[in-house]
Amino acid sequence: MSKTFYVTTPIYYVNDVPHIGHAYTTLAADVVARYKKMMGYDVFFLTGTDEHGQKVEKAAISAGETPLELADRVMKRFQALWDKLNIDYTDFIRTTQERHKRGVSHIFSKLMESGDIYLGEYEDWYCTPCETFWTETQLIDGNCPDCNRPVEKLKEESYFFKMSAYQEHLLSYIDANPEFIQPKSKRNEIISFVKEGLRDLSVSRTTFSWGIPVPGDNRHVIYVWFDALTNYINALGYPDEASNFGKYWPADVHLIGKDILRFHTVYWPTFLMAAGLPLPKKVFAHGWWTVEGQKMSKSLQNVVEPNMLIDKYGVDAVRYFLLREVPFGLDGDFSHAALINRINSDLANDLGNLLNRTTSMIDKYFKGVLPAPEEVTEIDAAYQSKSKNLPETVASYIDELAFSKALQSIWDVVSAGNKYIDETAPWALAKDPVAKGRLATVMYSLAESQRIVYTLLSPFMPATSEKALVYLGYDRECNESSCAWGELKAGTVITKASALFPRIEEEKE
RNA sequence: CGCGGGGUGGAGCAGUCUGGUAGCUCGUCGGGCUCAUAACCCGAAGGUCAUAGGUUCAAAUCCUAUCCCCGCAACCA
Repeated sequence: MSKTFYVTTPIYYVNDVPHIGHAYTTLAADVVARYKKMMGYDVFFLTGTDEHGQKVEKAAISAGETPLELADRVMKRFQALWDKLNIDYTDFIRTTQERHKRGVSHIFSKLMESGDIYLGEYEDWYCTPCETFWTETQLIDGNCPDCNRPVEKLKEESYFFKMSAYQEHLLSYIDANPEFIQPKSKRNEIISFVKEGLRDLSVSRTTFSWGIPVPGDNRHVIYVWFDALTNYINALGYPDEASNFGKYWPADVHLIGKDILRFHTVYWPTFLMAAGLPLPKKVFAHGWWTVEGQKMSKSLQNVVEPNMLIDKYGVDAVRYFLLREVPFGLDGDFSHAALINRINSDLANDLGNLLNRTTSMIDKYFKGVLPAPEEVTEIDAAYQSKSKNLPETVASYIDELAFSKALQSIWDVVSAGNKYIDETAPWALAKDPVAKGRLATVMYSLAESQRIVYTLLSPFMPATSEKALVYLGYDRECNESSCAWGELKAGTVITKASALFPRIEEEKE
């Protein structure tokens, strides 16, 4: 009966250790999930790991362990990072779990029965030393792009998915649902890609064995993307309609990196169409992070390790930075200087300092007890109405997944608070006994505005918000109604805040 | 002629779809204030909006050409 919301991250490949890119997607999902929860939705937030495939198999062999041992080890690193990043996921799926394998086999069999998956063969260039197939376009001067040795044409038996049959259907779906692929530029990219023509997709492999076997044909394992993508329904209990699958599917949004857009907006929807299942409502592809202006890569050894960042700067500063610095959907650059700058100017100077000024004045002028507001002048009303309008603004930006704009709009109110203090000059009011009522109105407005600010900020910076709300005497769980003006009652005990975000002094280069 | 994104004051970006005083953040400089984490508030300087043409009363915004940077090009998060 209650409104549901289903948000996912990709399942991360265990061949790679967690880096800032993984953290980014997961964080975005966490913020949406927390926000929707606060607004009364029944939220299901899924993340997990992709554990099959040739790369994992190879990496395990060279590390002298089984693929599952490797997966167990790396999977724990992801989970540990999510704990540290304060990620509040509902479920964590691993593609090696029974519930997942059961779902994959089921949908694969179903498509075999309907004729959407058939046995065929394809021809490609094979590099024997590397044991890898390459397409014509991948070859460099006709040689293997990895080892530069000659390749030979080889035929391989494979199961194919009739993706070509769903081309028009997919196009009309994209056309009828402008919100389906976001951001818009990516939508256009996919449309032109699909219009160029979809080929049938090879959905099985025989060159390695670490995967889910094709039902009834153990020589083949199911292609990793067919395997991986279905995690989104398997985690809910597919094919059982009475499970969470019936309750939460279709997903409200799949959050992904732009690199895997095609898998999520072409392959996945056509698989679902073939299976007769509804398509996800939205797929949002965010951009890439460069690091200090350079592409992040293992060979450059500049991969940003999120654990280190959190240790150094604090979890909420990192959460804030990632979502504030770059519009979601565009590429951005990570640098320590930019992060320190955000911490100092936005978090310390603007946000934290405002709380400090406010609580310290209430402490000094009203002995730490929040006074009741009296007559509201024009200047108070202007400040109050900015605060009152904020929840609606933030709501619409979060619906668009425009995190940086949501944060900006919150900061508009923070800045208005700092300006409000300057304009009302409470220190002058405090010297005049007649102005006591005026001072009360100002103090109340400041405290209440910030209570709303921290409420709306809580999905972004849960720990900081909680701390700030305790200082403001609002030690309660936030929900939709806590966004309303006037929730903070006169007589509430306000505690003088200590610095939420100490300034970071510029390290010399 | 492979596809896409981008080139806007010192730095990073918005604005371009739906032409009409070029905006934001940071930095710099000057002033104000003292409640506060030397933080806050106000003001100023600084831009031929990559280049060259064109359409228009009017172009960062539309059209054409050129230059430069960055991704992707099917099984790779």
